[in-house]
Amino acid sequence: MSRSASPNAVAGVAALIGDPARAAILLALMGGRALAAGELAAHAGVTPQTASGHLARMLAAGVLAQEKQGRHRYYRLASAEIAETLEALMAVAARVEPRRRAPGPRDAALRLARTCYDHAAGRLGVALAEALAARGYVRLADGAAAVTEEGQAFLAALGVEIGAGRRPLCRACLDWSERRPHLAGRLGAALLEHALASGWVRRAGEGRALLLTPAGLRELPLAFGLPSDWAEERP
Amino acid sequence: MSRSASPNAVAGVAALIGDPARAAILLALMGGRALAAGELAAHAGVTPQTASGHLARMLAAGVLAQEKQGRHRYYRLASAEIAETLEALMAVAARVEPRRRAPGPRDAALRLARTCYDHAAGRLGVALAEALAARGYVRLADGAAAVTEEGQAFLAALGVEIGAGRRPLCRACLDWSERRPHLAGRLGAALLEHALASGWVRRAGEGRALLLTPAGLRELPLAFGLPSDWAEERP
DNA sequence: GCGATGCTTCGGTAACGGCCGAAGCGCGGC
DNA sequence: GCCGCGCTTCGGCCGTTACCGAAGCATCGC
Repeated sequence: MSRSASPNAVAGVAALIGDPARAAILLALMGGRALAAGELAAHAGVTPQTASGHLARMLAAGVLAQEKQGRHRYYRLASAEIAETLEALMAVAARVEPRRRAPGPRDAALRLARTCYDHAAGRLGVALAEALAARGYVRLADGAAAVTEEGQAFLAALGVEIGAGRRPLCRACLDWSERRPHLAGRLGAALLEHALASGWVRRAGEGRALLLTPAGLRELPLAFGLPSDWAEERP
Repeated sequence: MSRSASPNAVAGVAALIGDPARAAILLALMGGRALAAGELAAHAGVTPQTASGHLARMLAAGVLAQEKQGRHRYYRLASAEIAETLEALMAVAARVEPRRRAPGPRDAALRLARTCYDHAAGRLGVALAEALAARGYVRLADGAAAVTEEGQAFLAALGVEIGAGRRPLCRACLDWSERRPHLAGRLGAALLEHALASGWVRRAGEGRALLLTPAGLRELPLAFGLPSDWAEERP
């Protein structure tokens, strides 16, 4: 009865994710951008009215947020916690399902670089985190607030603008494919935004994949001191 | 169709957690110990035969592991990933449900110290992680393998024996109540085991709560250099 | 051996929830 | 103003599944 973190609440959230159509919607929103109800219906493979019901439920539960714009309604994940939960579920699901050998080009691209809600993940995200830590600009050990003074100066010189807000400045988010941490929080979001603005990476379509541009391949290692083999696959 | 990390697999795992009875079972197993089928049925508030069905499904899905012992069958979480996913879901659920103000003594104890599957969490887990990082024994920035050489020596001198295995040596696991990272992985498990063996903490009943003993209150700060106010609640 | 205990399998019931067709709002365009 | 489009609400159908009672296997104690 006086259970600490009620099983029912956990079950409620999990059940919300536990429907194929809703899971497809949530995964589509992992790209970090808000999508219109109709697009999400197409992603999930259901009719608009069915999707509308799902969206209303997830909105009421606080899992999604809504933005009205003209006759469109755009939905996005309500918080970074939701995105983290989805990544954790993906890690379990990848282990659980035998994962028939089909690591197509799309999968390879995702392992190299992708968005995790609003920050960069994949080998790119991991390499950035490790390079910044190695140079003493970031200390993940401190937990929530972990950019050093040198890091502040470095990022400012680079032109990375970190927004204000309630969210933690810097957090470690465990990677689904790499199983090593990458940078999340406001810093993670700012780094992704800077990389996009600098033309180092581009979003590939509406999914989560990020495309590394020639400029990025050239300038990213210089800017952040990435090792020369950062883009290469590991065992 | 060729979606990267199939929505269906994610939905399948989430749906497994998304039933009140199964969620209760999984949360009961977050204590890290294996429990018998009958105990789990009682925890979930269902009859043994109903629980048996749930357990069989989760076993087949690879979410639970089973150990037969005489006429008892003990179940435990199959992997640390499952535990992480549950913690993430709890974080979301805590945000989502208005959380009526009832932080009873039990809740306070959980925030102070609890097990997270097989390692220590709560303020104790966070304080340990930060103290070890501050003294240069652990560097979370490196990701998976993050105990420094000094740390190896320190832990060996202390008598903490880190087991072998496939699991990462050291990982950061984000805390549900503190929202700061604590140590997981083989190191986290070894630290908890050492604290239990030293009589610094005791398991409270079958739940996840850990009781700090007088010896622990005295010796833990000395052994790990915890700050004097580590046990106090923060805003 | 025998009965008791712990767990599982089987069968039937009941309820929850996803799905779509049709109809109802709200906004934008001509 | 009218029509078209996007999204939502309503009503009914149907599949899935959680649940329990009863029976079937194992294992332990006597």
